[in-house]
Amino acid sequence: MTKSTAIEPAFNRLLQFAVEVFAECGFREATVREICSRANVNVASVNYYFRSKETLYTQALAFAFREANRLYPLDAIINRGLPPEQRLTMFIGNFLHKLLDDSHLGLHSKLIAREIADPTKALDEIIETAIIPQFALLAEIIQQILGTPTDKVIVQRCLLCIFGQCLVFKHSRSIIDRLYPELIADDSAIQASAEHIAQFSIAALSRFAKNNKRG
Amino acid sequence: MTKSTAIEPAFNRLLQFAVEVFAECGFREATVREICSRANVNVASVNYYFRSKETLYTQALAFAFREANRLYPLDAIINRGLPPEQRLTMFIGNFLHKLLDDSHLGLHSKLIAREIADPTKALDEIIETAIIPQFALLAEIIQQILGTPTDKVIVQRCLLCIFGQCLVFKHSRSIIDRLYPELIADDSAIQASAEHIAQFSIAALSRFAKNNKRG
DNA sequence: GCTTGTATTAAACAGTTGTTTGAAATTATT
DNA sequence: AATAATTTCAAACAACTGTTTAATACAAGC
Repeated sequence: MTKSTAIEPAFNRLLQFAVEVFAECGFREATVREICSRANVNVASVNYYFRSKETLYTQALAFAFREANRLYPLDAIINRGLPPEQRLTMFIGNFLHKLLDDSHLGLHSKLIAREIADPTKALDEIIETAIIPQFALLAEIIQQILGTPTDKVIVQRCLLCIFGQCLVFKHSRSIIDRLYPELIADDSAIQASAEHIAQFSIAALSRFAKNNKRG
Repeated sequence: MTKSTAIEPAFNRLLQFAVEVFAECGFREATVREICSRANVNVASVNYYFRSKETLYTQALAFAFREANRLYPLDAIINRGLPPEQRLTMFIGNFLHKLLDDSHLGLHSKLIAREIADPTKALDEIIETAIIPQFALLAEIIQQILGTPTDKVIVQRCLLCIFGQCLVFKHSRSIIDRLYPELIADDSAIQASAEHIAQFSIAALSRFAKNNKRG
């Protein structure tokens, strides 16, 4: 044991700090040397354990998703026994906390948001394994609120509306920090923002539901 | 005249292709050599005309905003004579077309979206000169729909909801392209998406307006 | 026609990048 | 204890980066 920090093996430490640095800097601007420096391992370790910077990135991304689902599981929301409005509120709260939890997941979700905004080859697998299931769950809830089977395109547009209202807190974080910092000041503020999005969306959806019955 | 493409002077060509390359690659991944190659000028020209890569980026960003406002002016929406619902619909349509117009502005808005998602030093000036005025206009329209003077925080949250519903089409373009390409297939599809966001938002806002009167 | 100031060029610079190397250290196996 | 396999290391590599240089080409002014 040559390193004082070597409680975790080098492989795991690399993965962990890769998430950190890739999230802060993006794939290209992140340097192998910076990751290794923080992980307290030699520069050559990346190529020894991961073959290349690119596969390290891919594995870091997968790791980030695993952590996100571990810390913020969707289990409770999948329960179809609950009223759909409550499930939607829970879904949005879960999503927003996932996005804005700086203490645990901030870096993970930032890494993911980065990949969505500026995709690499790794995106396709992520869409398959992580995004499609989440979208399916949200689509099911929306369909339930809208009532009688609705045009698929309308469900998709509503889904994007809700998705966008949450994601803006991550993607436009720089603007919110400067103009409306009180909206995300602490956990209770985030919770209030989440509830606002839920109320906003439920109000819109139930209006659509009415039109749906009439038409 | 040593260059065949030198209808525009070198300075302007640099600015134009800087927008293109910075939008495609981001600030760091974009190379001065690539910009100069496309602009058909010598590598040294960037430092000759702009002192550094960084000031070229700043100027390219300002140029992108000027072009966006030139091609999609907000003039008609500022008119306070129109009903606020109509103004909101126009605002959203304007914004979404700005974001998704691949033929003219796609690169400009991508550059701007990039700067928001991953800010450099240039962001602060952009917020002052471009974002705050646009937010003020949208806030005014929202306030008008909500009726009797509303809590400022609620207006801000509604503003972010609408902003986010539009911006998701840019930031999550990679996902939409793969999962729901028909939503942005052509101009009429974009228009339909814009109208959906407007209806969704107006439905939510008018529900809030009711609660506002009662409370 | 000469001078002055601007524009353009090829070449080089100094720094950083991901990756490779081959030896040394460590651990596991017999 | 001796051998084999794995892990770690400092050093170097080749490629690429933004920037500078100093020489050249060009136009305008007198």
